[in-house]
Amino acid sequence: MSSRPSSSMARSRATGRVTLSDVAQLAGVSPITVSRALRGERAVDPDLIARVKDAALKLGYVPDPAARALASRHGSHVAVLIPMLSNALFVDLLEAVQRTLRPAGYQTLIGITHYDQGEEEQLLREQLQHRPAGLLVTGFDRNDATRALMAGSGVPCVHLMELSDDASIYTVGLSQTRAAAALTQHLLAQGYRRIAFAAAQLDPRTLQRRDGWRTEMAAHGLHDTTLEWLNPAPSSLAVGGQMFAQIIGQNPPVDAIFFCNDDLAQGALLAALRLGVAVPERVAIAGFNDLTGSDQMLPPLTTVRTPRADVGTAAAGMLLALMQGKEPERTSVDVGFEVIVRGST
Amino acid sequence: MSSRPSSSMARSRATGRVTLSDVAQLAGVSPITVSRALRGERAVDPDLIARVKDAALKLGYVPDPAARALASRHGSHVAVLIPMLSNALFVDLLEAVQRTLRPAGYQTLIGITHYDQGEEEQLLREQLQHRPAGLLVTGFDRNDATRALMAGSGVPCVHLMELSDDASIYTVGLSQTRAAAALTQHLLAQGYRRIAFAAAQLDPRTLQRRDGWRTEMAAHGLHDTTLEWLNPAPSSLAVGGQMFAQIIGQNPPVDAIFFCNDDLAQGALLAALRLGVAVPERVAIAGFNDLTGSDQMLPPLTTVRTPRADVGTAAAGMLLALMQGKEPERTSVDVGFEVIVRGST
DNA sequence: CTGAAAGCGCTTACAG
DNA sequence: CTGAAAGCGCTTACAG
Repeated sequence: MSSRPSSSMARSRATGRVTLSDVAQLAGVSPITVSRALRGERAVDPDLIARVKDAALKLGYVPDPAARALASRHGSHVAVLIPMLSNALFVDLLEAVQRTLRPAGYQTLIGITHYDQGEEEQLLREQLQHRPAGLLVTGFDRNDATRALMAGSGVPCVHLMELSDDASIYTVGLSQTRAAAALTQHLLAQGYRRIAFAAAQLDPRTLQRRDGWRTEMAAHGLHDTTLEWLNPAPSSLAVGGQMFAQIIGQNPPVDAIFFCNDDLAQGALLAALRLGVAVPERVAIAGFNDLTGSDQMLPPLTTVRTPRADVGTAAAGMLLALMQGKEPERTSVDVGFEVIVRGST
Repeated sequence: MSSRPSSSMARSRATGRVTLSDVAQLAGVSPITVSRALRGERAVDPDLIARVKDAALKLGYVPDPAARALASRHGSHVAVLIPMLSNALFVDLLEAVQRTLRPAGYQTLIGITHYDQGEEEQLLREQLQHRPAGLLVTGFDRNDATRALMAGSGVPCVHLMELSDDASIYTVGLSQTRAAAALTQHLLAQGYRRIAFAAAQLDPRTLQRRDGWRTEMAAHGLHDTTLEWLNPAPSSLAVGGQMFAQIIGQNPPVDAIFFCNDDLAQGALLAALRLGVAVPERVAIAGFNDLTGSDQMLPPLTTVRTPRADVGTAAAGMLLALMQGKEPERTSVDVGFEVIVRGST
């Protein structure tokens, strides 16, 4: 199909692929000019660009990512480090990231850290060997080795899900603390006083939510350490159910429970049905993140909507700018949050 | 840190990276020998292998994937095409795949098709430009262009989730038809007679389940097209709730509903609570896949457990063999299934 | 069992 | 604004 006029016949290792030289020959220019014209680099005559693009189209030329990576010293992919795909939050985030990055010609390489700093370090080490063009990582909490790898690599990086005052760090997210405080305020405004905070996994963002709840409770003179329920197990419906059963037995009784994630709260709601505990009459229940199904529960779950798709889109956009050597307008983008009041409170 | 003794000083484009030549120099052999020793290729003196490995370790040598890809004409990554990450089934599958592939030195490139053949074709086209070492695709249902791309690429490929008699196709999965038939048999054995089948998304595997249900019902003279509820919308708790409300209003009444996926069944269970419909007394409900939360429902959901982690592990293992040029023992691996009887039937 | 040569298909740096 | 030369760091063929 594609005649390869430039290569000799002897000892051919040709792949049958249409190369830059083929395009150059057809367009009557040098390979470098083709390279520059196609990448839209400065300083190429408009007429030549047109001729080159025409030739490329005619031959069906597609650049070889491996050759490009070897010569330019970075690949055409972005490495993304997230804690867990079983948390639907990160699935939504990832979708948005890919939707922005793919049209721009970047592949996405996903690494799952399982909330483990050692695994994160190991994954980053592997990813960096592949010389990604950019990096997306979750939050700021990681070990020094990982931090050093990131800094030493020189790869542009945007952080996900949190906010930072440090202008040397690029990040897109929301204030987990303020969001939790807002939800707590809602509960207080409804008249609840003994509001428990129940969390699993205990990752940094979960603890930030705890802080938001705690500060708000303390401000009203209602904080009490026996209201704090911290379970290091991974978050799930089942764990939420177990925690609910424990908390509901407490004396003096709590009148509301703020779960750090919707899956826990959904499990609690189901446990309440099972145990015959009236929600919100006997105890109000609230969650966080507004995950799938929360609006379907009985009663529907009050929660905080965190716009993770916006996080993905904005972070990918910011990274795109950085990879092009541009400076983004702002280093820290706040996507906000929204308290969603439903029947469970 | 790493002195680069082999490179000249002028016009250096060196990356500071430790290269094959550095290792060769330290070990006192040629670069080719280092390459062969490290990859474990045939015909290298054991003493040399030891010396080379030693030198590589000392220098902290890591092969450059881009250079390797360019020279060998295929990358060190595997492309995986799955329909959707919001279906927890595929999250579990992916985890298992990565757990097998990563230790073997392969990165995983994920493409999400959204159950769309055009998107799948487009994704595969992009993936193939990156010359993956292997390919993992979901099921057999795709357009001719995609099929041609796969065949023409020469990239080893294993199919996921289904079974095939065609010995030229590698696949790991289970019989969706038999699994659905088994669940239907369970319902029949419990005395249910008007058993509805309710499905969303309507992807190939869903329709295979429909066929299994239909055949079983027909064999008992109980099939009736009014029992078939097919909704092309994406599967979700909310859609399950809607479908339940429709089906429960039907006359003559159905006494059981087999939902093609657990999320629909969970939504139905919640809707039943909301509407005050007794499960399983008024109507039994069953799902498929045994997803997270199904055991937490009220009542707990009867379903079919599909061992998707086994699918991921076995498929990745088979692909690993193929990528090494070996022929796997079997071309079609059946991981089986298990009917899980809980309170909802 | 080992190696010198060539080449994979691009881009960087230097000139003009 | 354009190009000839060199090189990115490996592996594939071909010899011995």
